[in-house]
Amino acid sequence: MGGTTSASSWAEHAGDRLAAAGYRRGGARRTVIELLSEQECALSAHEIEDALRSSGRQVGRASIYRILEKLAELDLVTKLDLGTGIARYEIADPAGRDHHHHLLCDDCGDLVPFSDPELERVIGRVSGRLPYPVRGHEVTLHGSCDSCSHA
Amino acid sequence: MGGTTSASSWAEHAGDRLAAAGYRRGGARRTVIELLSEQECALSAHEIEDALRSSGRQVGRASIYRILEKLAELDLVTKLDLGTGIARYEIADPAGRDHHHHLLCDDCGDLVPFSDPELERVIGRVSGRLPYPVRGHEVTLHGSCDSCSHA
DNA sequence: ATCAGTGCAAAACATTTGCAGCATG
DNA sequence: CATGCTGCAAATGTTTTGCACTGAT
Repeated sequence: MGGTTSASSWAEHAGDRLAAAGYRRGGARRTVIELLSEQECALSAHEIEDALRSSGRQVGRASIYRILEKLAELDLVTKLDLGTGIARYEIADPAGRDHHHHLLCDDCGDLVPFSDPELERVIGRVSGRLPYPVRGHEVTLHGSCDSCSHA
Repeated sequence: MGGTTSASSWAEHAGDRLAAAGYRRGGARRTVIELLSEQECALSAHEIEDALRSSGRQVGRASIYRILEKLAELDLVTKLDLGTGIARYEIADPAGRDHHHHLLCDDCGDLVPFSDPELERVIGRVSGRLPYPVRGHEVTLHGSCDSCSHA
């Protein structure tokens, strides 16, 4: 699956998109975008804050939320609420290359990404039958990971 | 789709299940179960509180949360967090008769239920390929309802 | 130099928990 | 009549907002 190449191009794309929409891209905003572009799967606001602090690029909590909100508004990131009460965010790939869904361990919160072309096809077909246009979708599978089910 | 019949049988089933698990079914608990059994789609804790107050059967907020938690624990209701930061709850049909998913209007929170047998089939197939057993799933489609998109 | 962006602290929000009294089985 | 259930109020944890200051363009 697309690694560093598509990730860093996402960071560029995000910066360009912000500039095109009349926003600035410096400071904390660039920092958060860079962190997100390095991730393979969704992160919570708190995890983002901790990761940035660890890497020496501390950003205020409120700024993180504001930045994520703006990125979600521009469809550059996807906000996920998988039933844990904590929102997670991950980069949205406009070309759909890295489009995927999640298997969540209900006990420990562990997240496993997966993708399936037929699933996408069926969702597309179903979407066409609904009363108003569908802009996006999420599929969340629930289970207990090996560590938790062996406990 | 199963209307009053399966709904009222769910209320009975829920009561029996509680009793079998050693819990009592009177008072607030019965009230919440009755309200849930009358719904066609998911309700938030706040909506449940308001609905009960309107119908003259007021139940404390904490009790509502505790009851919903217990019902979810017994797999009698499903807890949904569709990305709004507010959890919603709906009855879980053990036979799968009323199994459905949701189209959510991201602007006003309007919820439209839908179901599709092929979607279920594909999800079942995908589930078999994942690293640990899948106990359940949710599909959420996002869009803007007619009222919101015309605004 | 200007105005958006940022950080801090306090507010708002849904949800959870502690405890005293009440009602179910 | 004993134990679990309920309601209230306070606590918790996440997310949002107000305001003064900083920094990108």
